[in-house]
Amino acid sequence: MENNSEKPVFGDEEKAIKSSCAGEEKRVINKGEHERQIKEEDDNTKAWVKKKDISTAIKEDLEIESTKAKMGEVKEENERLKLLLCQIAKDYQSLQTRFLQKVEVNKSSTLSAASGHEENEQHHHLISLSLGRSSSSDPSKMMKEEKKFTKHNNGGLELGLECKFEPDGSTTEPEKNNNPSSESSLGKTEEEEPTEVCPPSKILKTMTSEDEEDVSEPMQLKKTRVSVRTRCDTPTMNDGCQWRKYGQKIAKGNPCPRAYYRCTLSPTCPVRKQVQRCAEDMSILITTYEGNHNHPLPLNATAMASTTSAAASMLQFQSSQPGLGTSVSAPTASMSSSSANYLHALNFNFGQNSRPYHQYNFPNSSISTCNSHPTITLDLTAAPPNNSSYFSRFSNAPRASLNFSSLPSSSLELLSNIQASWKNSSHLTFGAAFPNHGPLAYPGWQSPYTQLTNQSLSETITAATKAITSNPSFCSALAAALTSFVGNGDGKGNERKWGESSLSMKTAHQAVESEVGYLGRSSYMNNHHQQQQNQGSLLLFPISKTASGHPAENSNHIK
DNA sequence: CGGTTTTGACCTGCGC
DNA sequence: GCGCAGGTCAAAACCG
Repeated sequence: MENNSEKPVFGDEEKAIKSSCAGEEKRVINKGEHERQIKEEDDNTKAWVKKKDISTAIKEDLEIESTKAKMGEVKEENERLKLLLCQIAKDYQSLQTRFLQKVEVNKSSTLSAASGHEENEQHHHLISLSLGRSSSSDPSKMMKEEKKFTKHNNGGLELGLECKFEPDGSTTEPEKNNNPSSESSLGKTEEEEPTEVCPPSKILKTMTSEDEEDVSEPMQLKKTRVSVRTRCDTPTMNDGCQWRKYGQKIAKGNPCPRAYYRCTLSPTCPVRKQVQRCAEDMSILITTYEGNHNHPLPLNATAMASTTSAAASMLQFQSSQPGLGTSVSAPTASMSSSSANYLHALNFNFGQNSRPYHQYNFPNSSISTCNSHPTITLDLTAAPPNNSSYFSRFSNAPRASLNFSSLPSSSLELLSNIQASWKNSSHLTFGAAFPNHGPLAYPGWQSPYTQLTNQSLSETITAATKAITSNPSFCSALAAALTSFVGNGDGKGNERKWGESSLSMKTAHQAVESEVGYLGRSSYMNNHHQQQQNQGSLLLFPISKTASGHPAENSNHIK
């Protein structure tokens, strides 16, 4: 089989070559034919190339044609858009003209109301037009509005919210809002807080100040209330604020008198609270807050303020929803995710990485908007539903739903991870205390953080600590919340409870401080001071990383 | 003495 | 319009 050359596997050309090898004479005879064949092949190749050129040219022509067609379509669309834009510009100019005329006409008498409405109307149009090419007769104004829009469109929903909560169309605050953090929420946008001491309290503006309680403001926003149910033996719950009692009434259906308090931290503070014992269970104290503080708050007052503000925001959202506005009474944990997201954006503006809000906010709460006093009730007395609530592990009453709603999503996720780690760590227990009421959700009281031998847990906590401590507002909120809750007692006796509280706080503090050292000692010591002033009994041990400051030792000491 | 609490009077909104 | 209930006022009392 080596003589493959004899096999007829070759083409004509090869055959010719083979035959040319047959002999001289044959070779001479076939030479001309061979040349002819080569020439033919050459011609064939040329023809093929020519054919190819033609087909390519045809293809290109087709492409050009289709491109031309597309361009034609685009041109047509462009023309349509131009026409649309012209129409919009015309509309805008006519509206502006009408507005200016109206303003001039109403200048003397009904200036404020009319201009408010018209300005508001104009704002809407300006914002709409800012989406397109500037066709305004006042380009600078357009640019200004466009800036407003872009600034506040980061959160997605803020534009709409802005419209919602500016019924009088008065000064839109967005340009004050240069803080890109979570404080750049709607509440912050609208609130005119003099300082930055209490970011959480800026979450919502409902009745921020007397001035802002304009008659044009919807009644619902004025009357928004947040009711907090807690187990408390003291006449009032220590929420960190200073209150002055200005009245007391026997309310119908409850033998216990209702006390009326107003905030005395600022003479103009519009915040009121009502305190009443539950008729069914005298150990339950119902504290109802109304309004938002218009002044800086003590650190230990921020927790309740932020909680009530966020709850009020939720309530306002519920009330603003078609179909939910008249009567809603349901556990907020079952809020629709859209509601949750809305609220989320409304309050905290976390960005797109957010988790569903309802997973960790306001367990055991209910909403009632059936009267002129829409009220959201945060029940801190009963166990939360056995769901993904953040502190669902804390099985012992009282139940305090610390509101971490001002956390960035990263922190929330990390906290969630911590909780998961806790669940997997059998030797961890929780023991911060409400005085007289046993353990409250807080890590590490019986097991100091030094026992966190589990590597992943340690890493998680490290990461969480960093995330937490990188957020000053969370630090203060957490510290305040803990201080507030822990300091909630009668200030007499029950030394052990106080010690537990202090210990727990210290442990937590150490856990944080040891990692980053941000949650400064001063915060707690300030709280300590304030708590002592308020109650005269809260004991906070000096924070120390030495052995003498070891939580376990303190634990023994107290016991 | 200044701030807070008490308490009866007064105001206001709502339903009938 | 009337009565009721919730809410506020303000003078007196109280307290540190």
